[in-house]
Formats: sequence, C-alpha cells, structure tokens
Amino acid sequence: MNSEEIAKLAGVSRSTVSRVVNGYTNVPPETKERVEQIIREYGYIPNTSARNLAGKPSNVIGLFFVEYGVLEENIIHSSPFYSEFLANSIDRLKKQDCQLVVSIINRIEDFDMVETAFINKTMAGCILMGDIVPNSVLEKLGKLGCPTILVNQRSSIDYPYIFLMNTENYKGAYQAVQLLVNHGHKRIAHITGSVEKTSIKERFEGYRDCLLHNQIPVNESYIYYSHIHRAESGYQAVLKMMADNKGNEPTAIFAANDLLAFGAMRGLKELGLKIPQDISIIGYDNAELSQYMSPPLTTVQVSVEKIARMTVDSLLLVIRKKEAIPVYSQLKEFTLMERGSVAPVKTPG
Amino acid sequence: MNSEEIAKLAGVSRSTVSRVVNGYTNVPPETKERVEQIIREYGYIPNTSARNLAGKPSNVIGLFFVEYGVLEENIIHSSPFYSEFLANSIDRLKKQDCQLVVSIINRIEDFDMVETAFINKTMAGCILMGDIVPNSVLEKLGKLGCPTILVNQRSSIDYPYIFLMNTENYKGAYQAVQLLVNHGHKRIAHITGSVEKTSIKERFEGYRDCLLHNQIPVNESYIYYSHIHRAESGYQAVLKMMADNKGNEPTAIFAANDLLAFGAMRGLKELGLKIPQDISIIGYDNAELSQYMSPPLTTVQVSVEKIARMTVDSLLLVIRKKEAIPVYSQLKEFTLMERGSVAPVKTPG
DNA sequence: CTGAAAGCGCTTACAG
DNA sequence: CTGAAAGCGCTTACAG
Repeated sequence: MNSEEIAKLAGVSRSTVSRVVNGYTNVPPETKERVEQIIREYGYIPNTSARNLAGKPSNVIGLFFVEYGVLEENIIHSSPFYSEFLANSIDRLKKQDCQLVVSIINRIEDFDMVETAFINKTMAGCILMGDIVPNSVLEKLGKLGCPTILVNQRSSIDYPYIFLMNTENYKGAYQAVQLLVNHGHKRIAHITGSVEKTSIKERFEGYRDCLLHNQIPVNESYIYYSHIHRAESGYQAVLKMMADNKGNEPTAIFAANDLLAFGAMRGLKELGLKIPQDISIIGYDNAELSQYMSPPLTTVQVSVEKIARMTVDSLLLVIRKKEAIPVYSQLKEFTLMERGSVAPVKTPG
Repeated sequence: MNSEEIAKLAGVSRSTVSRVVNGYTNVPPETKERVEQIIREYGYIPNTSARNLAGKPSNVIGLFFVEYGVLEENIIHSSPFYSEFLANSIDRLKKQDCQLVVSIINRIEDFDMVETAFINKTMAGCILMGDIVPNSVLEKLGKLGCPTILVNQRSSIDYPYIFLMNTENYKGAYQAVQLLVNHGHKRIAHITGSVEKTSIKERFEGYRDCLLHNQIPVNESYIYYSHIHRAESGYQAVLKMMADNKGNEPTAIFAANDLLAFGAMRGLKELGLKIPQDISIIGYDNAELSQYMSPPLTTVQVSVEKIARMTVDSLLLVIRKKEAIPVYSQLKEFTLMERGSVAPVKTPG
C-alpha cells in the first residue's frame, strides 16, 4: 500500500495524498476527508525512508551516554540519574511521536556514529551526557548544524545549535557539606568520582569551597578518587580512608553519588562504626534506594524527570523551528533530603 | 557527497561504487582499492534512507519494554534486569554496527509502533520484554514476518520468525525456597509482583511447588501481591503481612525480586525484627546493591549479560540469514547467592 | 485548489 | 567484470 494506490482509490493525485498526510491547509475539507477515510480504511503508512529521502526531517533523536574506556562497566548503572533520564526521555518523546536511538560512546571514534546519523538525516538531533565531549567533536557537530544538547557539561563552544542543560551540582554539594559543618563536623571527607564528569567535578568544587568558606582546611588525605561510580568503589574508598587516617579519622563523609555512599556505608559498618553516631554520611542523586538503607541516607535530590523533560522539549523545539531558540539552560532547583545518616559530631575538633 | 560523485572521481559507474560499498566479490582488486581510497578520502557515507528505500535491510533493532497502564512508574526501574539488559544489548549491537531504538509500551495500541516500524523497513526486528504480549499482536507480527524475540514470556504462538528466550525463573525460585526449607522454615511468605509478567508468575509457581513438594501447605495469607515492583511495595507488603498474621508470623520471606526485598528489609527492621535472627529473607535478580544491604541479601543470580547477548545474537542471525534458524531458547544457568540474610529458624513449627 | 514531473540517493536485475 | 536504466515511495516547486 503506497501513496499511489491511495491516490487512485481516492481519485486524486499522489501530490494531494501527500498534502493531506502532511496536513497542509490548501486541501478542501471534502477532499481531505475522503483521502483520510481511504488511508484509515487501508491502513496506509507513509514510508519513512522515502519521506526522509525526499527531504522530510527524521523524527528520531539520539541519546548518547559517554563514558571513556570502561567497556565492562556500564554508565547506565553508574548512577540512577542515567536510567531515569532515559526512561523519562522515552516517555516524553513518545508523546511527540518521536523515537529514541540509544547508544554508548566509549571511544572518541564512536562519536562518528553521531555525525553519520545526522548527515544521513537519520537522526534529527541528539542529547549527549556523561563524560566530557571534546571540543573537536562539538565543532564538527556545530558545523554540521546538528541540534545538540549537552547535559551537565561545561563548554565554551559557541555554535547556534549546541546548547547546555545543567543541574546545580555546585550548590547542591555546597549545601550538603554545609549541613555537615552546621552539625559541628570539621573532618569532612569526600569520595569523588571520575574527573571526566562535569557534574562530579562541580560537586567536588562545592565541597572544597564550602570548607574554605567555613575556614576549614581542605585535607588531601580526606579526598578519595574513585574512577568507577559503583558501590564497590565507595566501599574500597572508606576502608582506605580510615586506614590512612588512623587517629585522625574523618567524622563525616560527602560522597559524590548515592552508589558510592551505599558502598561506603557498608565499609563503615564492617569497620564497626555506627552511622550516624560515629560518622555522618551524605550522598547525591536521591536514588530510590537511598531511603531504604539503614539508616536512610541523607542526600541531594534533583528532579530527573524535569531535567529530562526540559532537555527533550528544548531539543524538539530547536529541531522543529529550525532556529536557535534560547533554551532553558539550568535547572536551579534541588532539595537536600535530610534523613537519618547525619548527626552532630561526637568529639568536636 | 553521493555515490555519483564518488563514481566520477574513481572513473567508474554508480553500480560499481555500490558494489564495493556492499562488499560484493565481483569487483577486481585494483578497482575496489581505488574506489575505497576515494571513499575514505572524501568521507563518503552512503545514505541510509536511500539504501533502505532501494531494498537494503535496516540495521536498527527495536527494544520494547512492555508495562501496561503504569505511566508514572517506569519499567526500566522495576528491576535492574531491564537496565542491565538494555546496556548489554547496546554493547552487543554496537559491535555489529547496529542501532537500538528503545521504547516503552503502556497500552495495546502502542504496539502499532512496532508494526509500523517494521512495515516501514525502518526496523529489522525487535525484542519484546516485560508484561505479556497478547497473541493478537504476535499474530500480526508473525504474519508480517517480523523477526521477534520475546524475553521471559510464554506463548503458544507458532510463527517461524517469533522466538522465546527465557531464564529459569521456576527453578531459581524453587531452589531459593528450598534453601529456606532446609533451614527448617515452614512459615514461608512470598511477596510476588505483577501477574502480567511471566517471570514473576514462574517464580510464584516455583515457590508454591517447592512448598507442596515439602508437604508444607500454601497459606494464602502469607502471599502478598504487589503490582509495582519497587522497594515501597515490599515495604508495605511486610507491614501488612505481619499485621495480618499476628501470633503466626512467617519466619522467612521469599521476595519476587531484590527491590521488593530491599523494601521488605526496611519494614522488618522498623518492626524491630532482626534479619536473619528473627526472620530470613531471599530476593531475586542479584541486583548490584543486594550485597551492600545489611545484612547482605541472599538472592538468585542470572547472567543478564549472557541472556542479552544470546538474545541479540539470535535476533541478528535470524535477520541476516532470512530464515527461521533454531534459536537458543533458554538460559539454564542461575546461581543461588548465599549471603547473610538467611539463618535457621528460631522456633520451628 | 491540483496534477505532472523532477528529484532525493541508492540497489539490482539486465545486457553486454 | 561493468554500465545504463528502472525502480524504491515519497515531497515539492511549478504551472495551470
């Protein structure tokens, strides 16, 4: 069943069929009605490849998770943020009759997929998140005019179709650490993650600046760098941290995300420490399970649903209007979810 | 840059360019070399829409998560199984130069997407998982000849391009419950999930049969049905279960998945019960976090990586060979991960 | 308001 | 081994 057959059945030309399919206004109501009737009756579906080839824009969006060199691990698990973002994007796109192609970028060469898809007109635009996207890639995308939204990235690149969409990682982290300070903590450790991720870097900066503004020196031996954002890393971090600082152990920990915090909690318990009596801990992301830990984890919540919606809607707007519309670029809201994992310091100083 | 230009540059016809692009053998090495050189030099990328339109099969696979009527909740979170399956599928497909379109099916009508995409030749085949796919849909897909793999579903539908790929839910559950029985438990409760999911139903059957084979009566008031597979449901289930069975509380719980178990553990703790001293609990899936709970959760592990790989590879094979090849249909392996959440019953009987 | 025709960029018999 | 040509199914100026 193709447009030609529909045309014959309706007694019109393919041009007219095309006009009603595309909702053009210059078709008299009766003609339109008749054609639509036939289309429904015969279940005609316009061929996507033919439409694309003839110049219609694609209705597929690409979502690419960037994580360099970690082939066995998988970014989609590295934080609930990613899988939630994915799920929410799909929901949002479905409502707009768009499709989502998902892939993972492990090496710089993998970015070729993105360009290829756009050149091919097989993809109308894309969302990039995770590790830092190099400028060289952004420049290519920018020159191609590929509508692109970078989630939680910084970039000085200035192309009309490339946008940033960020959450308040710095402030969220700052406020989390301030809570610990307010409880009298001074020996506050930080389990940070991959420096390839802007969100993680910003959380680190929030931690550092909060300490400094409170006249608390930043102690390098209280900072543990884990490259993989999984519970196991948090677990290892805590064991190492406590061994390295015998007699001068931190009294509180700020973990760059909940998964790291979960692992850390397990480590602390194994060391015989009680949370929060002996040591306080705060995570980040408000993973669903954070409230099911013992004790429930204090953490920072960001509305993933909202950021996903803003991202998808903005991208679609840019794609459809074919112009560089100002895009919401930051979700300012976040909430410090105070639960049971933070308590006043036992022995101040 | 199109095949015509490449042809001119290489001094051949478009036909020949097409032949080398498609790796046909009837091109002399020197010609082939020359054309490939030009292609590389100019970065020529064959247009996907044109290829599809001209009859080349698409290289995109659809992955559809089926979950009826739960628009706010999201299946991708309902179990780590789904997000892990997704991540592993992407990895596997990337290696084969294929793309993955992901969507969520909430209503029967949404299945139209699947058909449309296949009719359009925009999708070469699909993977369906989650809630039960109705026969009417399978019949349509079967008649269209759409290569389809159903993960963890039962079906009597017999079409040459429709396959099942299952894990051993029945045996896994049976063995989990047997472990409890071996520890002397008789009052064994079950927190089950959506009956729309075959995997959950099979786990229920494994639970039931294990009890029966051990001459333990199946007590309806020990069975709690939760429709949403989240920690919150497990939490609620346990509170209700304990209230409903005052004086005759279960001494062990088998939860249909880890998320439910996590919630249940929290509920038990709030009720002042010690795990495993007062009550034992087993989950299912071996979620990454299960070993970070206190105590670490005993659970059943299935290799998601393996099932994803088998599924993707089989589907690709069917698509490429264009024939109904026998497909691995069941992953027999599973492992009971014994951790700290199970202990002998305190007061037998 | 509407149709004939060109064009999108490929693939694939077909003929040589 | 290779090219000319038809065809895949649309869209869109263009002319009327």
